Amino acid sequence: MAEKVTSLQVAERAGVSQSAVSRVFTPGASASKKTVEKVRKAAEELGYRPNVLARAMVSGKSRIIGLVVAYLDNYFYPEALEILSNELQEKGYHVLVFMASQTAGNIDTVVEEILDYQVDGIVTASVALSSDISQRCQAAGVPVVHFNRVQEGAGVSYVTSDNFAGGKELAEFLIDGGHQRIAYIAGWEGASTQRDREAGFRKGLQQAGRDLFAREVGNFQTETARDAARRMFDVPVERRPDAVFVANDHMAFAVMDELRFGLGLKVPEDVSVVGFDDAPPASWRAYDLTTMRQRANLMVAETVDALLSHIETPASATPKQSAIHAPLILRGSARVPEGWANDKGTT
Amino acid sequence: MAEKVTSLQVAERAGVSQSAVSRVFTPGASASKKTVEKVRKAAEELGYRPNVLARAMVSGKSRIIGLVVAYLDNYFYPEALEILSNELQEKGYHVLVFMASQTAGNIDTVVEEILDYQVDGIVTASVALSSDISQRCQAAGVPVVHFNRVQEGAGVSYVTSDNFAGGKELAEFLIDGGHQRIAYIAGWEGASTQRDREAGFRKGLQQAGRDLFAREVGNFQTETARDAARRMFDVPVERRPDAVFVANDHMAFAVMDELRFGLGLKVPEDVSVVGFDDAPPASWRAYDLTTMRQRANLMVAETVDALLSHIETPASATPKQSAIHAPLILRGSARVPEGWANDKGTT
DNA sequence: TTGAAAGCGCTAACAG
DNA sequence: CTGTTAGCGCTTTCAA
Repeated sequence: MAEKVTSLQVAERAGVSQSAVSRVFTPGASASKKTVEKVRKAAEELGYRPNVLARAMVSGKSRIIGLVVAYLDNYFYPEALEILSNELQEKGYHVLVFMASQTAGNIDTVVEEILDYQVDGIVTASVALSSDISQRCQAAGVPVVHFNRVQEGAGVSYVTSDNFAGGKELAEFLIDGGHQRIAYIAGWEGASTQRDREAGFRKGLQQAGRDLFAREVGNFQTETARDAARRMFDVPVERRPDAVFVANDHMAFAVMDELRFGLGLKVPEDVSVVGFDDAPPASWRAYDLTTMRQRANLMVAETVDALLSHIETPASATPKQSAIHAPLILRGSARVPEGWANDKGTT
Repeated sequence: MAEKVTSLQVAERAGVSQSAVSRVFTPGASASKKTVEKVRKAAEELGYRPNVLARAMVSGKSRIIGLVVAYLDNYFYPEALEILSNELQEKGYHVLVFMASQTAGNIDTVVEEILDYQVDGIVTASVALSSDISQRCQAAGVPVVHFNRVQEGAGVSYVTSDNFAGGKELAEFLIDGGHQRIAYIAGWEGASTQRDREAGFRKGLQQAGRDLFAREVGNFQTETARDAARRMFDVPVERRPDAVFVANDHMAFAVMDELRFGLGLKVPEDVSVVGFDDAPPASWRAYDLTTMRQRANLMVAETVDALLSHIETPASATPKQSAIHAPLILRGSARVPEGWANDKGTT
């Protein structure tokens, strides 16, 4: 069997030095046409391919991006992961996955492990880093960008939707729809997405002289959200909200199920439900959820941008903090007021 | 800023040789209590952690597992990925993701790229390898295990559900339920899962002296499945199936939506629908899909097992080919015949 | 443009 | 048990 073919073997076969071979396979290097030809031929015959790890050792660039993610059952994340991986692959990078589920302190451990791989950059999704560990990355010269989370601190890069504006628009939409008892089911209170969406939502209500009619916490989890819905809606009709903003789609699905099948309510006739993310199932007709679209492709593009500019031009790179506009996607889970239409032609 | 701390620096500070430091951080190595202590202390103070890449170079073990996956929108895969990553992480390995979506020949390219990283093993999901590339892995001494796909060829490892038995049980279940016009919506015909599920299903029908009433191809894709459903069900009532097995849950969701919202049919009153995978949304009440559960945790455990035994004992390791029993999960999308009950207490 | 030589940070014999 | 000595496969000066 073939086993590893080294550049030295290729060199011998091509009748050139080992460094010549290296040059041929190094993007910005110089070699005569003749050499290139000989080397390529020999390499082909031997089935030679450069060892990325060896290259990483000497060049200091591993072309590996570490991804820290806590869960994949919010289907916004698999979607983003797929796009991210594809995009990076195109630029010659690859994604090393680190699940940060389990324990709490666990996540610091995980980042240490990432660093051990000499990754060129880190993107975090659905998790927050301790400032301690953030500094460790900084010290190691490894850029970090937070995906879908605002992270405090100087020099931190992150990419999110404009959650505040999104929450606000949702409030206006619901008010315009003639809803009188508008409620909110919150996500995990430690998350910036939760915080900003709620703040925006409250702001929108307040501007119309309204207040939240009810509020429960769903923690971004299916079961907890279901319980929240029950507490909120299993009450006498006069205390029952006629509209609810659920902080993300993942919870909204569970809430809709509970409303319809647990409590026998009709959506949107009895209650309007709106979510946030536009996770793929939101467009499934069983849910047909009106929601704010987080544009995964745009968000990922910005993330990759920020990452690569830090990696490839560490000097001039400045921390990037973007909040991408999230368009409202009108579907059937909420009454649509006169004069509202989709921002763009969409499902 | 700290920058890289090397074992040499630790050695100097601890007053020992560099190799002593290495030993302290190498699992199966020997060092006196005193040395260990001194080294650990120095390392701690300096914030030293071994460079995995350098270790990989000399040891030949990168502790990286390459994962090739084509898509993540069948939600069985994110679930599996999460489990896989967690399980490997526990054993000191990590997952490097390679999306093999785009082009067709693309997948060979992708595997080449994987090999460049000197991965210790490869798991493929939702893709097939050309025998060419399979051999290249073999030659490179990199074990491959196919997840959720049977792959022909000697010495190939794979882990699947018992798709044939599952298909067969579904046929029996539907027949027992008194269904008269039983149809099938196929997945991508190149997939072993598709092939085996259909074969089993047909076998079950045949044993009862029955035949498929209708068949369409959904290709494992949402839109295609929806079209298939329309072709199959948008017909005069006497030509309309009263039960359909959709080759996987991902398609089944689209089919159910089309039946209910596109054609105004009732599930299961007008049509019973069953799927395969028990992807998480199958238990969402909007679908409440009767399906065969692919036990992701078991499948992953077997995969990891096979992989690690090949990596850690290349000599004694024999190709593992397992077909794990898939239990029938009874829910509300299909009439339940007398005498049928869930294999296990489940949702 | 090319080859020789010096490492990247680490593990693994090999003596002691 | 410990230090010394070779490299792993590659990129990168440095002279030629």
